[in-house]
Amino acid sequence: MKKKVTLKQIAKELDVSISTVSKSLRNSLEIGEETRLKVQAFAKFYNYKPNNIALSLKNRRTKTIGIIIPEIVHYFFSTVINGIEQVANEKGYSVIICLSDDSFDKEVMNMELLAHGSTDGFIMSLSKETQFKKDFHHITEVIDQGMPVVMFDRITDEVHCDKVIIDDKKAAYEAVEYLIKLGRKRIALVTTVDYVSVGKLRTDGYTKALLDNSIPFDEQLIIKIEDVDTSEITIGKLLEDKAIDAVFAVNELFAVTILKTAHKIGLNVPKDLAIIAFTDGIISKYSTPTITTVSQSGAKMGKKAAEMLIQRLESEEHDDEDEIYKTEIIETHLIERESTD
Amino acid sequence: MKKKVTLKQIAKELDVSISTVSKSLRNSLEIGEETRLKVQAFAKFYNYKPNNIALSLKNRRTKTIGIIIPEIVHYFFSTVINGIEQVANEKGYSVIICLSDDSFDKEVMNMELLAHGSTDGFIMSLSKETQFKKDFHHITEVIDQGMPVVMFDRITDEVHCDKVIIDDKKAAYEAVEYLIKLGRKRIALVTTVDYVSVGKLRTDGYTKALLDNSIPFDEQLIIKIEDVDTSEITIGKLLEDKAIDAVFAVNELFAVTILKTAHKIGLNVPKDLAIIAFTDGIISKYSTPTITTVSQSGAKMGKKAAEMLIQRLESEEHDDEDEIYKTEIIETHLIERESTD
DNA sequence: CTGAAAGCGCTTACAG
DNA sequence: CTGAAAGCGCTTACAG
Repeated sequence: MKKKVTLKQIAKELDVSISTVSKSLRNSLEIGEETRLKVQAFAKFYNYKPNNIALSLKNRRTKTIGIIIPEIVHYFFSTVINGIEQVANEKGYSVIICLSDDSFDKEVMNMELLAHGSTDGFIMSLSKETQFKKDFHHITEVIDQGMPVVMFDRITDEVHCDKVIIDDKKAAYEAVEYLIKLGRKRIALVTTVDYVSVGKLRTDGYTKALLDNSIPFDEQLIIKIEDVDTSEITIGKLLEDKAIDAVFAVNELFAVTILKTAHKIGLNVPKDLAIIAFTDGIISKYSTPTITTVSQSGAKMGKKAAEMLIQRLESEEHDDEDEIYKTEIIETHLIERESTD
Repeated sequence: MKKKVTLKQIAKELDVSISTVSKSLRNSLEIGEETRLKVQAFAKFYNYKPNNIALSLKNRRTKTIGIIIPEIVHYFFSTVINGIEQVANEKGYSVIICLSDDSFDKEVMNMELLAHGSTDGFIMSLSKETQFKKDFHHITEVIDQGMPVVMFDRITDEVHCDKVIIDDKKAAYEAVEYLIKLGRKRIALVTTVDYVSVGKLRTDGYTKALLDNSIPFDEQLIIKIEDVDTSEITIGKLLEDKAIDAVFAVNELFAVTILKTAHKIGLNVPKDLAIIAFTDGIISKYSTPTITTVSQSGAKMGKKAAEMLIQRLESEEHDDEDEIYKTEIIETHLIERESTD
């Protein structure tokens, strides 16, 4: 077991001072060429690499980004992480990931843990419980301490920081309008509980699309699902009793559940029932029939969020305190597949 | 902007020494009760939390686990991370995640980056390229330096460390035997290129099951896929020309592609063609028909790996140098769904 | 051209 | 009961 070598050891071995070693390795011209090369050769031989922790302490920056998301086993969030990781890596940052499991307490705990030295800033998407409680003290606190935060997807207006979202309302509007253009009249909405910010916005888009096209709005056609696994009955009732000819589902898990239920009942998709899902994921692409979706590029959101965060991180160095926060809107578009004709 | 408060500041404010503050906060009995309570109250008021980085440097342990995996947008790997994160959290560890993108160079770079102070140990699954090159110097180096490594799923015999796997050969054997019991005679295998360790083992299991049941082995029934997206033609040929009645696919993406191709050709699944996939993921559960799979619990693997790593981390503290590495085998079982009758 | 000193934020063995 | 000192591994302004 050969432990990692430190500056101190090199200095001792070569009988020079630690400062000299440090400077030589940083190629300082202060140091004579002979010494410099000698030190560099030695360091290379022993595969010296500076200790990140020591550097972090010294520089007061860790070059790591904290990511706090509700779930990782979720295609959308994985792609976001992918996007973040990609630009972070390019710019020499690492990412440290914490999951809130949609729990407020876990979100707070994780945030506090990371805020104390572990990361330079945060990229996060709010947990359901946080959105429900509307308690954001942990986030404002971190911002107050001078750490930048970028929120994406599940955000709140109550915190001032950079944000990356899609235009949920508009995207939902377009999806529903697309169904209307196909001649569908009785369009149901299958969505989440209301306090999830994006759920709310998508509902607004749905409603507006109906109104603008003078399709009667029927509250009974909106169903809110708390847990997919127990939703089959509710969905079954919707399909059987309400004589609907299209569904707009707020995520693809809902959509595929509707698809399978329709199948059982004997409805043909898309003939009897057209389906559009929000969030283009792996399920929609591989289900039978494949499902038309609103693409919501997680990778793009992640990249954008990382860029915004790093930009703020690096500009802060110049003590550039502009408190003008931006909200970036990522374009969505419809991916037409077999579940609509 | 109120910066985080440090021991030094508290000391100054309260006109005591830094040592006294530190000891008070750690509830040392060395310090008089009055001082102790005063310091604690003050610290609480200013929401003092020790700086993780400083602690890491001092203690020479970071309490974080480095995870290096090929891909995050992959149900199996997400569930593994979930499992790791869960036990890590319980035991007070954070996780820092790096993706290799199945590239050798990225794997090496990430490992070196993290090895220099950022983590106490690693949990990893090898990139394809690493398995192909059989170059593991970056891993042995880290181990030589005294950092424990736990490998899972895509492992190698050439590195001595703790490992968590499933019995790929046995699981494949059982899956194929299940098909045979159903009366299937011409069973194809759709697998990955050979250097992926698990692919090789699953092929072995497939072959053995055939032999043991005196089913003629036909090399033409094995196809190796490099890239799913361009595999439809190869799969189409297999289905049309080879008169097969069952397929064992080495992952669910292959399986669902087969399923869709069969559909197009007009084959009924499971009547004309039975399908079993390795790795139980979200696609198998939601496809139509649903796909029978070999469960390979990523969550369990992750949990186990984290337990093993942390156990080694904590026992090292007692300088307990037992070089007896273990390989844990996680049980698999068949989840019967609609793609087999 | 080289090195001693201070400092990042903490802990702890040792004096007093 | 309290504090000065050393040290974790580094960098850098300052002496010489």
